Amino acid sequence: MINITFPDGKTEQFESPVDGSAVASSISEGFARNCVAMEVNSALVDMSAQIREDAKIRFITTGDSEGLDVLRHTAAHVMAQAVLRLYPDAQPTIGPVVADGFYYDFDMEPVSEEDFAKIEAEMKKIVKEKLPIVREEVSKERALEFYRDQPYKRELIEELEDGTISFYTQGGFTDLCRGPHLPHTGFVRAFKLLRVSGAYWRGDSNRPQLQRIYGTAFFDKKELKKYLDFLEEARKRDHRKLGAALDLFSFHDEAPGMAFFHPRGMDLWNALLDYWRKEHRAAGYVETKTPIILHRSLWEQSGHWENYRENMYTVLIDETESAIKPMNCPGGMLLFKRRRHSYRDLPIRAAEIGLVHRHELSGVLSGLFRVRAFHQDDAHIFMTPDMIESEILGILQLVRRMYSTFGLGFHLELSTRPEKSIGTDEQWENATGGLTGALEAYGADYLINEGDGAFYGPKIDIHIKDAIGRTWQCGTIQLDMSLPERFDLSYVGKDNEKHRPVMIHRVVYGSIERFLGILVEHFAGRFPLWLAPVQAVILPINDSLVPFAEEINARFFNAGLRTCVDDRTESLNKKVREAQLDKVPLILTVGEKERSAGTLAVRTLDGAVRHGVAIDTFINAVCDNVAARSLGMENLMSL
RNA sequence: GCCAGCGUAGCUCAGUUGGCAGAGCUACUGAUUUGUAAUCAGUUGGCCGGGGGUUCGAGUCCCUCCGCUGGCUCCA
Repeated sequence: MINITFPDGKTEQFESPVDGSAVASSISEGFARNCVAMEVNSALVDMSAQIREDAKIRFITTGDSEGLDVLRHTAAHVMAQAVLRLYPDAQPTIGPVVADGFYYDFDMEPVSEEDFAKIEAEMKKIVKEKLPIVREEVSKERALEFYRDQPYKRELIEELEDGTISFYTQGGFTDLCRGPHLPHTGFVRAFKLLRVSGAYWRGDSNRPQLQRIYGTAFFDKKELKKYLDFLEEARKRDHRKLGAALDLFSFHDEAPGMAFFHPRGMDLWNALLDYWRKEHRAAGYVETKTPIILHRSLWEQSGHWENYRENMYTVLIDETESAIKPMNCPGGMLLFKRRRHSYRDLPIRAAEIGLVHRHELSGVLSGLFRVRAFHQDDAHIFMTPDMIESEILGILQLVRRMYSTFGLGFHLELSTRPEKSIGTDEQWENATGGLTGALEAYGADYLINEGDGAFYGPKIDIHIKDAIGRTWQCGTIQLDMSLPERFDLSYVGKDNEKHRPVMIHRVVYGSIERFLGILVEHFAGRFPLWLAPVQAVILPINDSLVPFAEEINARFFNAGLRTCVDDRTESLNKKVREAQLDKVPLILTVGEKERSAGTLAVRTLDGAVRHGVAIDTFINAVCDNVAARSLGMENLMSL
């Protein structure tokens, strides 16, 4: 007899050996049907695994996140089986679970999305067949023999220890796999193939390119639909589509990966930077600006020529080689060095909206998210070592204040010393200690990415979460122990001796282009008033009311607001429709009633109209809303 | 850069087995003077992404270049 302990602490006795299904059935048959795997002494295994001695067991059901991973892994196998039925010459390689689904890589003829219907139909058959999924432990020798004609699988097996190798078989399909898997294929009811792509074997561009087929799966068709709806919502918010529709920016073949900003896009840009400058001045920053073309010698001194050359654009001027800056720091170094500094000057917080160019691979360019030219809201902070903690804390507080203005949540990740790095143990301890000290003082939870820091110092990355739950890394705080050395930076201490300052690079928006794109998607183009390129459009009901509309427009203009009059001789319906499509937050109609009463009819994007709003009161309220950089328009709704 | 898909009017798209380039919106002109999501009529608008080839004939087939889209980190 063996004792099995459940998560609630209860213990049951069973005849040894017993498998998971039998144990689950002893609780209830209904429960057992929802069990997809189990955790035995903290190892995830199949329901069919035999238990031979006392153990702690936790069942994984269709409701657990581990269960979803198991399902998706099995879905990958079902897809592989379907692909092999349809393309007998395809060689399966690997098929892992990823964040929102799964993929499987095959060495096979190219497939396209048009083939999905066929593959999905075959998958449905396999699901309907409810094939039992059977695990088998095999020797390395047998595994290699089984895959004698499949070099990819053989390569994987070669790297495994004998005695730890397992196969999973469902119907006629057997795959090398660690597992665990669902008891049978019938669980894979709600799935969808999403896209195909080329992917290099083991991510190495020198090795063969495989066909990667992505899909996703859920236990429940409703969950699948929810996910597909989310993809659709993201598609609707696509900043490239909205950017064109709202006339914010465009791209042209003559400058791939470099955005052209339109007047409305610049209104948005300037609103973002006005706010940025206000916060940075308040936080004790000074603003600087450095050239974008600098001599090769500077890049050699900074180390970029050696380490970042392939991403840099170069240019020959008067027979001197120069590079267009991919980063602002070397220029910032020159500014720091232009005179001697006392410890009394520190910290120096030198910000720069720096235009940088980076030669990204043509295939990775994507709207404003991945470009070849962009502006960083950079800053270099020079300080004494004992200021690290308070300076980092200051940045974290600045970041929190600024992101919350946009209604963006965020989380922090600390990256520590990588294997290849410069600097002494003591320097790293001091630097990393400063960062963790600041994080503790800041008081929020953070993740640690061990060994993920830059070679020149540890960093904190700030990941924001947008309105539909996607995360983006924007802000970063990087401590740099390399550049102060390379540029021999110093300040004079209390002791009248030269000392090496500590330097950090940091950004809040990151790339202003990219941040703007994220905001377009976050707000779905419906910007809060303070950001909206056109804050209000005034619609005269007929031509005779145009002068009155112009008069009101002038009052908005004098109050510092961005408004315009739609004086075309079009129907009111059409003007309203177009203003709605332009996502202008306030649509103000004026007719005879408004002229005689000195009021406005205020329509908001939800379609609601409030009549008889007094003009002066309204303008004041709009100004208040903009000055407060409110996310909503509550103060206007109560007028 | 590599793989796959795509590129037709300013925008959204149609265009059959290769046989005279189309629609709606936009813009422009005229009429209409409009009370909260498209008033009506007319007129413009095209090197079918660029170049080369096959063919009596190419938007359509082939080659090549450019650009765009999805991927190329997640490890049996």
